[in-house]
Amino acid sequence: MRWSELNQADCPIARALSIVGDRWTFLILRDCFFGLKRFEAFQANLGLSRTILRDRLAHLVRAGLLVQRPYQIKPVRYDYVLSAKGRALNGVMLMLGQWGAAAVEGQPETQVRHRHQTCGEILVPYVACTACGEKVVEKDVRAERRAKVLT
Amino acid sequence: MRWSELNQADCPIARALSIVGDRWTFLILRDCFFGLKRFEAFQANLGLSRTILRDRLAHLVRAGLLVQRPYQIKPVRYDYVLSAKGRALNGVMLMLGQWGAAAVEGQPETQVRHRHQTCGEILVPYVACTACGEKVVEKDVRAERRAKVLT
DNA sequence: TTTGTGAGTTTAGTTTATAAACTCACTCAT
DNA sequence: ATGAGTGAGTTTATAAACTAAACTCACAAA
Repeated sequence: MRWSELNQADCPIARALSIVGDRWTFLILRDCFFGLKRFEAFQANLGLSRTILRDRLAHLVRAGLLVQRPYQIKPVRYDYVLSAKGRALNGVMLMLGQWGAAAVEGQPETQVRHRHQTCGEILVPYVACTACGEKVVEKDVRAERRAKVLT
Repeated sequence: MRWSELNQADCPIARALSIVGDRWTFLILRDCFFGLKRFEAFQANLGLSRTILRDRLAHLVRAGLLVQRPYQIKPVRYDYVLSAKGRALNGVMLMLGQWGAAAVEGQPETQVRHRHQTCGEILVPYVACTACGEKVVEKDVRAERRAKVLT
């Protein structure tokens, strides 16, 4: 499995990673959720090389997660904002943050929290099942391959 | 921000990515959730170089997401199984798969599904708020930095 | 004795990422 | 209109990461 073929995988996780699975893309998207829009802002905040930032932004635009919007003409300057497809990653972000706060040991506590506006509380996210509404725990999940099921 | 400093970030997402944010680690973990345990199995399934696989497995063991268990002696051979910390990534996996199935266009449909054993239905996962139990949508989430709130 | 298994290592070569300086097309203050 | 500033993007030399393929080591089984 080469990285260039990963988008053809029949596993949805592999597909997702073909877009957001490299070292910087997810952090760029996090910054987008945080409200950053401009090249210089990403570069200053993340400290990645400009070359890579340029590549990753172009990639995210091609993949349809970010949209370029001109905020000035002469010269044309674009900012990068999340599309609906990009915003759909919100759940992944929340769960990843939830996990990350707990998973890294030997460091001071993290300082970023999320507040759920509808109830006013600090957001502690969990994954639930659309069909039954129950909290999903790992032991209750079984992966299935369609082909096997249909044969 | 260097990758080596990312685990010190005060953002929980950055912390998470310091462990699972590179090109292969997440795919290795996906295979673990799928039930793979052995070096050769990962290598055959993912097709990554053995050198990198070795590095990533060692990294995951050091980070406490995988546990090495000897499955034979003479010579000692280990398999790699998810720890509680590793299994805690299940929610991220599910949400990422959910997103990935929809996000990549121009390819045949993905063939991997998850079934929720407790209700028997195909699992369509969503993120909910522990405090109010409601489904969380992006516009209702606000990031906060603790320092700012406390000042 | 030979063949096989399985995790891991080595090596040489390719690909990808980095840092820092530079370009280009402007704006704005003097 | 001159000179400093802004902001996205490019170039280039260098460094780090990754790959493929062959090899090692310790055994088991035929």
